[in-house]
Amino acid sequence: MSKKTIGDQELALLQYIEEAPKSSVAEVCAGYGEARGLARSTVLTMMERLRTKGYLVRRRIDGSYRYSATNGTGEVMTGAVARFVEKTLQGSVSPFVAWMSERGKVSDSELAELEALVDTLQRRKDR
Amino acid sequence: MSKKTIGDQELALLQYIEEAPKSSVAEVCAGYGEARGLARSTVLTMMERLRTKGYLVRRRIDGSYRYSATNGTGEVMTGAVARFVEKTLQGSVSPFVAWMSERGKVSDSELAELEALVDTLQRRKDR
DNA sequence: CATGCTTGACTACAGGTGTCGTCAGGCGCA
DNA sequence: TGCGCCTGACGACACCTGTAGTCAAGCATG
Repeated sequence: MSKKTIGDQELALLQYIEEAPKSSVAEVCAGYGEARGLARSTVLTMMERLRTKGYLVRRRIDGSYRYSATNGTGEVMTGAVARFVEKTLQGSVSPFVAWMSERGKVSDSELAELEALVDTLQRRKDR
Repeated sequence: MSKKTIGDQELALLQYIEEAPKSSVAEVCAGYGEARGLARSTVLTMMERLRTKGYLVRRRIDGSYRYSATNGTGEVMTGAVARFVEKTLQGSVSPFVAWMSERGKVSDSELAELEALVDTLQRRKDR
């Protein structure tokens, strides 16, 4: 399946759309592009690229298109994380941990996720 | 201070040099470049770029240069992580967690780091 | 001294990404 | 019906990165 690469901004946009499916270009522009000072064409171009890369699908509804992320989005995310850690961090998780710890804010849910993670890993190791 | 960007490969190389300071180009080529099939010129170019970006320093010793990472390297790492999470992951740590949990191997030390992290965060939150 | 390997500096180049400007087609409203 | 505005499709560009070839200076050796 599509083994194309994906850039940071593209990934961010993809994530945005995943969280707000069935968005029109105008909505994405307003909600995503405007917040970072991007021109409409920029957003449009990126969405189009994501679409040709197979990460987005669109359907014509009521005259204009509505975009949604394909279900493979989750894998794309973790894939990106994997690449980042393996390639950039040489497979070491330490920098990540360092950052987390150094960064002040952590939401409860994030903390919970982390706890669950540690739990899972511990269990897996014991076995 | 140098706010220049840095690519993945460059970051990886920087990390490599940080772990093996005072390396000559020849050594880095042998130890890093050769392992990934990079030409000598490639490694050299990257090291030079890293140097102009201020991430590496070199000293002429015994005729040839010896390179070392500047002390800011750690910050560069966590900085990269920060950018990645904030910009690419929209600040959500979930994909990271998902990846770690899904990835089989976790070394004991990594697990320990994570435990410590959770611990720290919990404590910080309680306060 | 002539030759040859080692080391560095320069130059080059292609592909990916981020960013836009512009153009053409539709649709609704005076 | 004519005029504007909204929507998409293209084409364009600059910059960064990854990757490499080549050239000149230095030093050691026959």
